[in-house]
Amino acid sequence: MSAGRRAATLPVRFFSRPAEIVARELIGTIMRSEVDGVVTAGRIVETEAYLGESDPASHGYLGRRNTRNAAIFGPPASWYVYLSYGMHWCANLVAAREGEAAAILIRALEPLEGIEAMRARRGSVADRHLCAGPGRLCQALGITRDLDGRMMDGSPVLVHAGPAAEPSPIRAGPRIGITKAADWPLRFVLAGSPWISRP
DNA sequence: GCGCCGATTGGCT
DNA sequence: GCCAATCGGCGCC
Repeated sequence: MSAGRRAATLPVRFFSRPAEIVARELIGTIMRSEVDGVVTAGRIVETEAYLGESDPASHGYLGRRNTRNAAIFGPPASWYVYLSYGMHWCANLVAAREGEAAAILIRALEPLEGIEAMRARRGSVADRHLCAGPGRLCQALGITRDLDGRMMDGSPVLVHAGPAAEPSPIRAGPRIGITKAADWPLRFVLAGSPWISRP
């Protein structure tokens, strides 16, 4: 029918695997938002895996549920969005199996589309900082609690495969900004990318 | 009910 | 490099 073809959203089975695998393979994929009629998109260059009830840093550690973290216990390929430090939204994709509390925090994007809209939402910051951090990218893409608990497919924010050739290597390192089990090598970055939140 | 802490960020020393 | 902003959850009185 139409000449244009939208890239296929990553399927549920992609997310139905261990969170550290999903976190690594999300590097290089494209995150696309359409909020208030505005399209913004970027390449995922930094992620962090949280492994579930047995991971002291997971919001679902020991299976403890509350109002804020309910969505992390949801099905794979659904969003878990929470308010950090009372100010910043942070977006995760739920992975593994429903009830496990495993999720991938999206930590940085390379801006690709809707950059003017990102600038308008972010205020006067250097382009380098438009999406360099979990709170920053949510602001740039217009992500708020509205996304929390929704299945990715059919929601305003989707992730789809990036360009076929991805020559740049992916590096793993310690997680950032946490105090418990921070040294677990569950942060993944696109090596050499200038768009990551921290070197 | 009260105080402390956190998967952060931006401004100031 | 240090620190305040700001709010929900949790431990404790």
